[in-house]
Formats: sequence, structure tokens, C-alpha cells
Amino acid sequence: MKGLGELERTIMDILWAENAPLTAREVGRLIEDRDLAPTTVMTVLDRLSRKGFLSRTRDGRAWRYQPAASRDAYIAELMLEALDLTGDRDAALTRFAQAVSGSEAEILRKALTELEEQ
Amino acid sequence: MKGLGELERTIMDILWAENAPLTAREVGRLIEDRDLAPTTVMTVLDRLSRKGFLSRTRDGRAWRYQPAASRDAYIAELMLEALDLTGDRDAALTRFAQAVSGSEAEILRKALTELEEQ
DNA sequence: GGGGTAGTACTACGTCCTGTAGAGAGGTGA
DNA sequence: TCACCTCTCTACAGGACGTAGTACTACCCC
Repeated sequence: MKGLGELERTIMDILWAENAPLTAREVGRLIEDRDLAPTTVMTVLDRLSRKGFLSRTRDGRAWRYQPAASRDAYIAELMLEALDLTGDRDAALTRFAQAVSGSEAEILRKALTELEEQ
Repeated sequence: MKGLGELERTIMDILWAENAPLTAREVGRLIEDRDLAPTTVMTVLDRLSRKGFLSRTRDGRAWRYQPAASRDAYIAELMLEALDLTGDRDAALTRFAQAVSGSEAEILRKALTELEEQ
């Protein structure tokens, strides 16, 4: 899958935060701090949809972009991808379990328990 | 931390697989398939140690390289880093727990249980 | 002791990704 | 018709990586 760049992630964050599909102009307006040219935003949106992170639909002449997957799914996939890099998945998983904070361990336990019950 | 390139990862894999610190020449000999110039291997080893993935000690004129951290630790850190990208860690963790395979869920459960007992 | 060998440091170059944006085309409303 | 919006195409700079040459030093064998 591959990670995203700084601006790409900023834009994905904006789109994940919104519920509705946005146009390039709308996304641009939501990037406060940076003064980007409209074409910059359009280029990045285009690249993101080309890479499969966004889907887009026509709205008049403009495109409306929305995330192809939820942020959670993306993060989970990144984590699985990291896990795939090792030969010894069990060891890495054990290590990971030890590395998360206590409250997060609790979350994991709960999710695993629910999983088991189904 | 940042991910590694293809050749960088190949070399890290070799060093993770060995127990002893290796010289550039030895690493080069262990990369079977590719016919790399010795300096290529040296350059990559140098970059990896500069990035903190390897530590090196003198052995005569040569350097001996060894991983600065275990592969498991590296993988776990990558996973945590992915997790840091989200605003909602709990949701991502839950999603992750649902995404791992059954046997891996078992491993996670066991690790978390042992963690709890300590 | 001179040449091959091994090792180092430094430098370089092509490629790909990403951030950034301009140019030009084609609608659209005042 | 003119200003304007949005699109697509093209471009360029900087950084990471794969790859390797060059130049210099130290060592070993004949």
C-alpha cells in the first residue's frame, strides 16, 4: 500500500473528518495554515484517487472526493503490512502486545473477546 | 522512524538472521541473487548505521555491523507508528484485532493475558 | 619491497515519490 | 464578451534509495 506524504495525509485527514464528499476548492479552504495554489490541492487529490485512497464522482464540472476506506481500516492495514515484514509474526505480535499502553491493551482484549464470542 | 528500502531491508534481514556482527564483505557474500559491487553494500550499511538501524564496531580495518534493535522491536515500533497516525487509537486497535487471523488473535490474547498477570 | 587484496571515505548519478504550481482548454454566468 | 471556475497536462526541485566509481591506506605473500 505504501505510506502517504505530509500533504497527502493532511488532505486525507480532512476528508476522513468530513462526512460528505468535498470538491478540491472545499478541501483547499479547509487547509488553514498553508497557502496552497488551487492546482496543488487538485493535483494531490488526483494522485490520491489514482492511488486508490479516494473515490470521486462528478458534480457538474467539478469532482467530489471521498475516502475509499475508513481511517481505521487504513491504519489497520498499515499495521498488518508492518507485520508482514517479519518472518516471525508471532514474536512481533507478542512484542506489540507488550508495547501498547495498559488502556490500549484493555481495548485489544475486549475486541478479541468479542471476536471470540461470535 | 520511517520504512526502509528494498535493499536496505534485505540487508537488515540478513543481519537479523545472523547472530554475530558481520563485515560488509560477509554481508555481500550472503546476498546471493544480486551481483552487487562491494561498495554498494558498504554504502547501504553505512546509511543504515547512520539512520540508527545498525551499530558498528571496529575489527582491524573493517567495521562489523549488527542490528541496533531486534526485528520484533522494529516491527512493533512500525505498528505503533501506524497507530499514531490516527486520532482514534481505540477504533483502529479494534479494527486491527478484527483483521488478524484466528491463530494470531490467539497469540495476541495469550500475550495480553501474560501481561495482565505480571 | 612491490603488487595484489581488502577496506575505508567521499562523491556521483539515475529514478521515483512528493510538494508545489503554472499553462492552456473549455464551460458559465453577468 | 469577459471574468472566472475547474479540469487536465506538464514541470520542476528536493529527498530517499539503489548502485557504483575513485582515491587512499594498510596488510600479506612471493
